[in-house]
Amino acid sequence: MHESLTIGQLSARSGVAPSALRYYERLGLIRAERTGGNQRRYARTELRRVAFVRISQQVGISLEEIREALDSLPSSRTPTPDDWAALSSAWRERLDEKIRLLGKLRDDLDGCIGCGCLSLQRCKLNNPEDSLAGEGPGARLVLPRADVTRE
Amino acid sequence: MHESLTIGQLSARSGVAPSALRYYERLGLIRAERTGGNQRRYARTELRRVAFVRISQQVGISLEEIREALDSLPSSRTPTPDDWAALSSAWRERLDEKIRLLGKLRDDLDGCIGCGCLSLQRCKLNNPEDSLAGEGPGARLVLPRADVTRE
DNA sequence: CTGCAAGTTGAAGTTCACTTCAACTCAAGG
DNA sequence: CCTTGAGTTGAAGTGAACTTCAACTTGCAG
Repeated sequence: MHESLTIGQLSARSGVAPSALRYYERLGLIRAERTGGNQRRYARTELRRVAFVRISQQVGISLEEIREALDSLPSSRTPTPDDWAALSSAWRERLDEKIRLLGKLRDDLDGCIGCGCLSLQRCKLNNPEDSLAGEGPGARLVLPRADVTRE
Repeated sequence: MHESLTIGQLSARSGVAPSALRYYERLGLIRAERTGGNQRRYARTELRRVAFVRISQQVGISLEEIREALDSLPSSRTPTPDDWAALSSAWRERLDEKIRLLGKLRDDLDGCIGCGCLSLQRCKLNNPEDSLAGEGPGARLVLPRADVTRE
């Protein structure tokens, strides 16, 4: 009971329900060994993967995208700190983008908006990469690219 | 065609599908006047509300929470910059929390993890408010509070 | 070896955030 | 007046992220 964790233990330690952990496994986000009696046993490194999943999720990244990121970790051996660092640099851009978006929203709320201009789309927000027509949850309609900047 | 926008115009300018705009209205996120023929006409300030919704959404905040935030804006008159600033300070804490979470994930990925320790739960991440047992999408099971810090 | 909490599976149910559809009405140009 | 594109509604469908349920098996403490 030191080398590997049962699903209940991983659940307690990560704060993620057992049903969710099984679901994550089906999606390929985490992996587990099996005992002779077919029960899951998790390596302690899976705890880190779960934490990565939950934090990423909380900032609006889908499980599918998280899976893609985690796929960059080696599957044959236990990921080393270097492996995680590599994932990190790929992920960093994504996170920086989110941080930028958040900072912009926050600053514009008591900055740009305070200046009296009419729309969030104007001022600092009117540069091209700020398109709001990006990702969102749910089914999606492909729109002919929004006219976000005019008037 | 200068004072108010049709749903098609608001859709084009915000990058949000008409069906989504109607959905937002049902949830009380945006409001519209009606013409004699029962068509929606949006004040130009609704553009700002839509932008607020989309950005907030993209960083993982639910429409329900966004609605609560928007409810702090006055419904009787057009929101002034001051009204938005008030909303902002309430929202700021939320955004700061998200930004902190993101920064932590990013830094830990090529910092703490690089140091060789075993789990994201340790090092800088082991203080109480960092509980991962927070919000996520989908139905939810109330767990008996995760043991996130030990071992 | 017995009991029982904890684990297993597959199928079905739930919530959120939408979209799609059908059937219909409105608005503006020619 | 007629057409046509844009708008209206309610109901049903979709995909993501889970949970719940039923029926069953494992693993460990006594």
